[in-house]
Amino acid sequence: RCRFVMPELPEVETTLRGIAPHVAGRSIEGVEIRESRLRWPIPEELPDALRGRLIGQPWRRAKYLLLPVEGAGTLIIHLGMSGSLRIVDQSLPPRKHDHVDLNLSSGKSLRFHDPRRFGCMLLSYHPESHSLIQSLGPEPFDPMFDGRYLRLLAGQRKTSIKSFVMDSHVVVGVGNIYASESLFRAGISPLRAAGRISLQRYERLARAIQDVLAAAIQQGGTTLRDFVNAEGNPGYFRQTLNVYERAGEPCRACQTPIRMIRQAQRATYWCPTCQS
DNA sequence: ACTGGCTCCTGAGGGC
DNA sequence: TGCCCTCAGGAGCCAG
Repeated sequence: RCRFVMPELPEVETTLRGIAPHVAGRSIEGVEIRESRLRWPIPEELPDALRGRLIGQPWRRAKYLLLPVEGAGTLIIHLGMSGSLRIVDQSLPPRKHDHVDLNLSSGKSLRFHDPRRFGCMLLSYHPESHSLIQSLGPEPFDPMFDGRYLRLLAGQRKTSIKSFVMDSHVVVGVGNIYASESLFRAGISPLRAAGRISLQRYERLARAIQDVLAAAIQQGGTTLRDFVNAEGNPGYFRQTLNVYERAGEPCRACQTPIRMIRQAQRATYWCPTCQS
């Protein structure tokens, strides 16, 4: 039942590492926009603004990819839920849903592909204070992200812990897959109210989030070569998942059938024995 | 200050 | 085989 490569944080990080050496220090010779209707329209002035400019070192904030372009600000790219970026030869004909090409001085193109068009491509001179970026919570690997931070922020909130950790104002980069996986690893029921979880359990959860994401990033990292070279294969290697999309299958720890519930219109998978 | 619900979009999958 | 219907999902946004 494999649909798209859903770009969670590890996929975005893998994308960043994959494209960085191909774009940093190159200049943009031209921009081809075949479809500008993304989540927000691609600014019409984007091609003129970028043409002939040098790309700096790309970076990432949450699931946003940020490409500094000398003298033109920073390109803010989000992959939505079906987006991908590839380095391709400029002669490679675009496929359906290949919406944008940044043609590079190397003869390659940075090609943006996004069937669902939930992604975006915007330009900002001050990306850190852009409305999409400035109110984001800490990165999961930021030293300030720990159990005490989560406990403090949770206060008396009644929202479920699943929704809480997926809230990008709380912590960024915990998407649907890794929310379920982290809660399983921490032994916490996804139904529990965020305000009714102990500091000790939050410490477990913070570590679980970091461990799960780090493992996934590491696995993505092992396929970087595939990522760059493959034809349409973004090199997604999902780590061994304990609960996600395993409804009805036995828990790897206790054999209890994994359950699927819906929380805030999103599927949650969990083990009712291991998680409470 | 919170919280839940809506929205964008396409392709997959099921029913017939 | 083909058509129609339903549904998932990231995350910003808004109403209550």
